[in-house]
Amino acid sequence: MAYDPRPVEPAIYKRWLDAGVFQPRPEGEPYVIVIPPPNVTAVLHVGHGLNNIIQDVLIRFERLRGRAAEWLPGTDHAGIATQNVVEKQLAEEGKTRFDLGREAFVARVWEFVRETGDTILEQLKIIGCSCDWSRTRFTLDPAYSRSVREVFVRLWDEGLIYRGHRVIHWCPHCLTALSDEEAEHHETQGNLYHITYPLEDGSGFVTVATTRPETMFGDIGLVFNPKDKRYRALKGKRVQIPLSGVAIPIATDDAVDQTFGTGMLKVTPAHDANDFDIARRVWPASEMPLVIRGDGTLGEEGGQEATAAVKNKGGGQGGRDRPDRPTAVRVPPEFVGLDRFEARKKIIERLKTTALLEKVEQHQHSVRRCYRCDTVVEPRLSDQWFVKMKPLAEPVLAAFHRGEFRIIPERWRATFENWMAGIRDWNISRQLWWGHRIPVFTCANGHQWADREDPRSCPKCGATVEQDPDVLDTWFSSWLWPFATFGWPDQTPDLARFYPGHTLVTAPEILQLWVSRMLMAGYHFMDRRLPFTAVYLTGTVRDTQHRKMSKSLGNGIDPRDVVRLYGTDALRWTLIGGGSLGADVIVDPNDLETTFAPGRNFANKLWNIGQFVLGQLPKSVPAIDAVDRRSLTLADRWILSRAQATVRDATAALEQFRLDEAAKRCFAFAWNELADWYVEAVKPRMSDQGSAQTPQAVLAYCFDLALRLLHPVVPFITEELWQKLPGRKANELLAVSHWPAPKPELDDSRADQEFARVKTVIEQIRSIRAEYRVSPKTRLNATIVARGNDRPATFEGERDTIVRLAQLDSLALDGTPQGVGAHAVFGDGSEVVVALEGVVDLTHECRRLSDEFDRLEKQLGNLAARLTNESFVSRAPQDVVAKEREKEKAWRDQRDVLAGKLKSLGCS
RNA sequence: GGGCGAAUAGCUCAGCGGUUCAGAGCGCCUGCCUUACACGCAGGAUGUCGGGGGUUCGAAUCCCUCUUCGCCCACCA
Repeated sequence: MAYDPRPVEPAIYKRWLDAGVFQPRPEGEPYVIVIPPPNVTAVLHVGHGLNNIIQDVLIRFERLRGRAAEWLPGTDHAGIATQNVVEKQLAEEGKTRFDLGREAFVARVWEFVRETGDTILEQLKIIGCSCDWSRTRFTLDPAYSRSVREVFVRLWDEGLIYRGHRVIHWCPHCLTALSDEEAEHHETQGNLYHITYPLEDGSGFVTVATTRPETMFGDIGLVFNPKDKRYRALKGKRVQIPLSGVAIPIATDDAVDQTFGTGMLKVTPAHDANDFDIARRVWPASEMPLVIRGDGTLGEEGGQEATAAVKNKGGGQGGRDRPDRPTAVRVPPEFVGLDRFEARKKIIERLKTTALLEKVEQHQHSVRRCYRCDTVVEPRLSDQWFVKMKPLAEPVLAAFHRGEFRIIPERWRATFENWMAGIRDWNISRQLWWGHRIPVFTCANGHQWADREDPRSCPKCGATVEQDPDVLDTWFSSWLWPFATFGWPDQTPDLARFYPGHTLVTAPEILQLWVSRMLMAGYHFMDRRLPFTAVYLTGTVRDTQHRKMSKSLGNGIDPRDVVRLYGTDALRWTLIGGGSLGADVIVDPNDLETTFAPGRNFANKLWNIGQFVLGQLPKSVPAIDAVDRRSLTLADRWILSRAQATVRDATAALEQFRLDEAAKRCFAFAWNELADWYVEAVKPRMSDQGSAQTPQAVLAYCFDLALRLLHPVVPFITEELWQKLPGRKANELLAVSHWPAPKPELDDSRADQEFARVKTVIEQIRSIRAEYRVSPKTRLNATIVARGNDRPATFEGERDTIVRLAQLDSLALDGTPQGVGAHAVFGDGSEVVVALEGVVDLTHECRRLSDEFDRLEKQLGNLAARLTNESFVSRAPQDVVAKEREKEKAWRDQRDVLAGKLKSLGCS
């Protein structure tokens, strides 16, 4: 009967919840992971699943090892992203957020967020996550908001927050500023337009190359490199901006690259960060006209030409409190109100008709887009709140170099270091409604301060106060996650116990956005204690075209669908086994069967091993330590030895975050070693009352061990089976049991070798049977001729195993094979001969043996060449040489035996 | 423009400082419903380890280079 996970998994999860095993034990050394809080924008897909399952494997592993495991769950309010989703919903109803007003809109978002938030947490449960649900947090919880505000005020008091007037990334769709990290680079095929500016004195023309002609009305001058001889005569002259006729000066600046375009650069300080810097150097007194409004249309902000839509949307927030209004109208009326890309087209058309467009070249360049809505970001001069980052970053970088935390895989080190070393100030204000309101207050008399409480009046002059309308960047709350979740700034018992934490598991794309900032916040606010010691950056789940799994691409897989079809354990198995350390996992959304069948198959196998084991074990089974060692057979000693190796390998792999390796090793133990060989070998002993005790104890021990080792990866089926093993106390749960320790007294390298020989004999006989197409029902007679290190006694102990698994009638040990047979040589020239009177075709047998002989001869030739090579013998490590010598001897013996065989059979 | 990663069986990937290392799972072929399992058992086939060069006694594994793909960073007007 096939295993059906559907009834099992929910029941098991409920048992864990009821028993409270996900809450950290009251005693013991803590092990803490804080979840990267999923955005409440949408339900999870399998890509998110990978991160969380990895965390669950680690937390379950440490929980089994006896640590007080705390995995803190929660969700992120995800400012822009969430506001976007709700605004989209409103748009479908034909409304905008301005129709609702701030308060009603925020209420509406809360409604949405409660729903998706719950679904997300539900999904985490379905994929088996053993989070401490009693400590679930949300970044907009009142307590959490208090932490955010505290941090803001402290940074303000320390002088690390300032109002900056500069060119920032503005999203015309989201109508907010973005940080550098939120404006993503995209390589784009664009055009380089060569535009001719007439000299004011009519003495000629100057050509300028630009990718963004629509910004030209905001030009305040042209600059060229002072070393550029071509333009020397133009310095100090003036040109007219085409189509508007506004006259602007020509000057020089070192920043201009002579080789790019025409070597003449138009300076648009309000719409280009680079131009802004140049303008401040070259024309410090000049105004910096904004010619593209907040909503992406051309025109002066707030001017009479502003469209109704812009007025409605309050698109002017970005430049709110600095009157950098140009005195003259710069944008010609025919372009006012046009979207910037429309305007670009129209400007180019008009330039063509006025013969002021010299040429258009194709030009590949990088365009920044909003990381939330993919709209091309508009660089825009504006006033925003910034955090000075250098003082925060420097000590963390130093701590990194001191080894206070590590990044896994190591290849991300450089990315982290480069970013931290070149860090720029962080724009934290967003012109949104959904988020933490910025706690900056300004009174009617211009006093300005940050406050922990909302003031009624100005503490200095008593005047009325107004709070900054903007909200904080969503990451300004997430960066406090490792300690705000535990109650900071209060010195709570939780904070004392669970900070600092240990491992952070997340996606590499938020290394800068989130991870580095958490490190900085931790160091700065938590007394120089970093929030974790290891950052494990996982791979990404992608489809077969290597595209990131995402809702918008339609290649997202809902984990709930996989669970319904194959079970949670199967899902986890595939994701954990599918990618090695930090590597991407490729899954095919169109072929879930191929993707998840291996996990399902393995769970089924485990289940059936369980059925067998449980069918064999009496109510009470002695512990392995209580078994008389003298009663152990070779097979017993072998599997016990393999078990020890498995414990060591699996533990080491998990400690190094090699989850796939741990899973594969345990798989091999359970399936290939325990099920394929030990269970098969041990069957007859189990039914014999007199001898059953020892194999029962061994079987119980090994199966229990396998379940424990596999539990972190496939927690449900292992718990279910473990519950059924003999000797379970009431309410005992595998999830909070203990991780196996290796028992060195059960290591047995001799058993490893000897049982390997037994397996070889069986495999050779099976192979011969298949080769000669002998029906499995036909019992055969075989003889082993032991030579070299092999002793008949080795096989004597497992004679019955060989007879049964090779489907023999009789097995002679160390006899002389009679009659016609098929031969196989192994070990140090030992032989197994299968009597096949009437079946063996002499020519066929000769070919088999001579093929084998040739193969050996060739290998031996290579080996001999190596061993007679003086430099190899002298330069290679001694133990390597010794091993090669041993190998050579064994092969030579095999070859000699084969040669004898060929001769005696009369093969040519 | 800078940096990083990947390229190994039909597919998805292991191979973690070098000499039975050419592997796993899925797929494929042959034979089996052998009293836990056909989501299974047994036996097989399949790769000049992306191209080229180098270091070495020896390279899928180290170095250089090229090609293809992907990712990250960057004030390329």
